[in-house]
Amino acid sequence: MTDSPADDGTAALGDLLMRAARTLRRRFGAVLAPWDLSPHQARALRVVGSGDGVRLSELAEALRIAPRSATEVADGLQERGLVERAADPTDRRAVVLTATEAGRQVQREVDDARAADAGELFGRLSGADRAALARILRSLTD
Amino acid sequence: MTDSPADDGTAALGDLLMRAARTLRRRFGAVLAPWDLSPHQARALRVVGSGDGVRLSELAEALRIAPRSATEVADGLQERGLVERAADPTDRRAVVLTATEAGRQVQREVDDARAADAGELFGRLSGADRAALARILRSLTD
DNA sequence: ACCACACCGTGAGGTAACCTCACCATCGAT
DNA sequence: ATCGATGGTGAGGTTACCTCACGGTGTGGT
Repeated sequence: MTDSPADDGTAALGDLLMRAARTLRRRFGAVLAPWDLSPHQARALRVVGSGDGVRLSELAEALRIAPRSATEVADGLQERGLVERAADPTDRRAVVLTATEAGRQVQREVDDARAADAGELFGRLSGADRAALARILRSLTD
Repeated sequence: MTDSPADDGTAALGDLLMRAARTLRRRFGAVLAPWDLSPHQARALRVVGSGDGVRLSELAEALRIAPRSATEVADGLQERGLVERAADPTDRRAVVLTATEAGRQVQREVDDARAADAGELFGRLSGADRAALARILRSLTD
């Protein structure tokens, strides 16, 4: 079992990390179901709600998708009345997105639900383990 | 910073975990590029290569996709000559997948490349941290 | 002042990876 | 022998991306 020169259990660590992330993603998706939002839409709403007056190109960059795709995400959010498009006063080419009151409300609710779910999932860890996990994960992504 | 009743850093932990998983997934995808395999195909090849004579329904379950979708994954692998379909001798309805010699070869190479990449990523952790990470992640997914 | 050029968002059209539904062959229990 | 359940797949749809092309707008060089 231990014949490869680099076999120190790191490959299994990758599997474990992926598995944990999948668990988290599935739970997050379930948490989002009552609002009929996709994870991506929730993330976009969060970006729009935190920054004030977010350009489509900025949204694309934050979501790591092509600018053209950001248009579609914005469309979906706008159809639900969660964000609004407005002309950028400083650049007539650009469009800025702002969260509507409903959008801010939904974002707050989703944030709370997500925090509650994360609390439930990570609550089974000891405080020391939570701290260790945070430190280790941070060092992995610099 | 600490105003919500459940604010023990668990929400941030979720973000960190997702972020680390995304890093890992991106690296994994890059590692797979030389073979022109999608992560899903690599996973399927692994399943077929480890078990011997894997039914499509078993593959679907292992990959957590619908049976119909397993057919397509198998098609892709078969087109590349990495797996073969054969009739199940014990059930004439069923089709079993077996890895070809080329498939086993590719699987070995991919496994090695992935292990090397995981070693590089997780190698920056101390042995104690690796052990702690493994233990904590395991306790998260039962 | 002009103009070439870069950049913004979006219409058009394409792709990959899923899905459900319907179908036929086969199995297993009655 | 029959009949409901199961295994794989054809047909067709959805979603979430992508690239390419285009019109409107800012900007730096001459």
